Amino acid sequence: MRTAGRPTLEAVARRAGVSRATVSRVVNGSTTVAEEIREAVHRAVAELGYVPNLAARSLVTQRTDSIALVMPEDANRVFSDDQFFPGIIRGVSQELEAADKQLVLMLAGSPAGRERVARYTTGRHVDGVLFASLHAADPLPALLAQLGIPVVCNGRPLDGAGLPYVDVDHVGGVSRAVEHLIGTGRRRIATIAGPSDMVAGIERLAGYRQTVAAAGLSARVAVGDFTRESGAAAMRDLLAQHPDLDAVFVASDLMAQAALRTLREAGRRVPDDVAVIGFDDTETAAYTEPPLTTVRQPIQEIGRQMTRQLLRLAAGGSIEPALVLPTELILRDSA
Amino acid sequence: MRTAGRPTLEAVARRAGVSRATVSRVVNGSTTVAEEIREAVHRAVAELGYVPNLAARSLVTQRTDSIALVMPEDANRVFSDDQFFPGIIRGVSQELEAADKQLVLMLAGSPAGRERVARYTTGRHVDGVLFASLHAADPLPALLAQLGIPVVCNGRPLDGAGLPYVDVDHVGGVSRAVEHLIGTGRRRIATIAGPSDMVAGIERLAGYRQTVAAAGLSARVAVGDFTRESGAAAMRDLLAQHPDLDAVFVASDLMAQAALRTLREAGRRVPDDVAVIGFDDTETAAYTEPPLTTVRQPIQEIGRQMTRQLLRLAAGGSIEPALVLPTELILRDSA
DNA sequence: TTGTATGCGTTATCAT
DNA sequence: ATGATAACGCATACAA
Repeated sequence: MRTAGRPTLEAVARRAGVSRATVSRVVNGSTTVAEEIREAVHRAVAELGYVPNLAARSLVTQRTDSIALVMPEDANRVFSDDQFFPGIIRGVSQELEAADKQLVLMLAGSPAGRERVARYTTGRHVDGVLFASLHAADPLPALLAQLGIPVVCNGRPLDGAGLPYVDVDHVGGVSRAVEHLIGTGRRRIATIAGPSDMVAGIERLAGYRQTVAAAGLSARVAVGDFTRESGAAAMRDLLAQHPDLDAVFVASDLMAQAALRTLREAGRRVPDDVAVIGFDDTETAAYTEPPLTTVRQPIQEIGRQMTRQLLRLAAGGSIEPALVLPTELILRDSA
Repeated sequence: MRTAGRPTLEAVARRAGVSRATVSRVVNGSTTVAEEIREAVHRAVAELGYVPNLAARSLVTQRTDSIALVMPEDANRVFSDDQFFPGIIRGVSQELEAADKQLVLMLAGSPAGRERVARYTTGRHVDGVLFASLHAADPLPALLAQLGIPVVCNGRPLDGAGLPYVDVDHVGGVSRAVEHLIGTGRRRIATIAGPSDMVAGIERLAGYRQTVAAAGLSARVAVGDFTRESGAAAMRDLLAQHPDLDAVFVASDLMAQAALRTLREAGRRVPDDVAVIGFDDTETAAYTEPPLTTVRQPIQEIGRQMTRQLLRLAAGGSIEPALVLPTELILRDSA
């Protein structure tokens, strides 16, 4: 049996000729250690290549210094090629890195996956949980909050639970988009909405409805699920139901890209015959044919803000229950 | 000071009227426990809502039941909207879920980030490490391997270290693409290569070079970094340097999408004047104008296989040093 | 300022 | 088959 494992606090202490407690102090940056001794310890640490055992530390501190980011695996949106998923992760990572915490990624698509996430998070194996892109009314966030585990969601939780969340101004962005269409003379404005069990889908549709209503126009709605395929199908439906439409607001760039192609195949010119506006401003938007006018949302910033809020919560602080980030209309050639 | 923390093994033991050891056995599925007692324990566990403390377990078992996936944060490729990054993650997650292990995601873009990754992984806070999309000769993988920490890379490590890796058949895929161009009468075939410090960039360029050489054609090379922007710039260079080109193999779909646009802006028709073939077969490929002929690589499968290999390694097993997955030419309209 | 002693919640070894 | 008991590596209250 090799005792040749990695060096422990004990080993460093022996080497530096001090006690474990002192080494622990130095390692954790306590200021009440004599300069001389501190240096000796640092030297010993370097020589031995000592790295603290996180499990041991966690056992006594009751903290894990890691947080979980939960995403619904089956959301096509999450794994299609818009930047939503990577953007969120990147934002979260940046903030976490600054706080020297680890990111545990959990995909909760299948029932089994959801079960796993529930076990893991309720078991307090992380200091807090971030939920991205919730579907329907997921009971887990509220449950965790009840257990006293810090939770922050992306998008207002649909079950009305008073959980803290970070989201963008969907309605404002969509309004500006639709108003732009109206302002450029469009009157028969349709929409391809997102799924009705996701906040983003609901809010963007609401923004569309209230803006066309305010202008005295009638609504023409087809529903997709944020994927290109669904966008193409919805566009075909729309053309069949309302062949006279002269504009369409599409709730995601991916669906808009597909709609563009469907319109082209149907012989409609964009924007001459039909104006198209998307939502997201993913990189693709600038490369569609024609380049897509769209509503930009600061995805990465969502991740960052969610993380900041969570860390504040985990540190025992209090936060604002909701944080709404601005959206912006990006004008290109499609409308 | 509240002792109201979560229930421990001890609490369950008291409730079930047995010893801690027995509860531990039941929880870990030992078969040497009387049926009656086992049930009593299970009941107690359920009633108390007991969940094992992973830190404590990890402290004694010397395992963490989690593995790290390291990605170079600054690689534009990783965070642009091709599915590479999400695809790898998804594949890794699936396999990890099956093995009931956690995924710790680490972005190692900045020097500070790389430092963090090194500390964390060498500190054995994970049971193994997956490296995705390595840049240049990163010393970390080899270092970890030397420390006896299981490591699997995506793509053959450039420093020639004999580390196990999983990759796709770049050369084979590119050869088929270029041969297709030749077979359809193209003779002035250029390429937009990927970065020369990444395996994918190097291999795909090699595949191009050897195939055109074998056909007695001359090479025309421009270099990009897998991003759209770089693709557009490279395409402009190519048109300036070799205005007579009649085909271009582009090392990523993103760059190809930009090249398509650049060609269109330059008044070249695709595929009539210039044939274009990409690499990746991301979702976008089917929606470009015209739809992109491209080389498909099984991204998600890379993630799965890497994970399988790593778990095998972590379990003390041995694995093949290299696993090369097949690529496939997908014919659409651009070539 | 430094050292001693204790406990965090598990698993595993050894008796029984 | 079950129960004591000893680690695992660390942070911290308390003593010095």
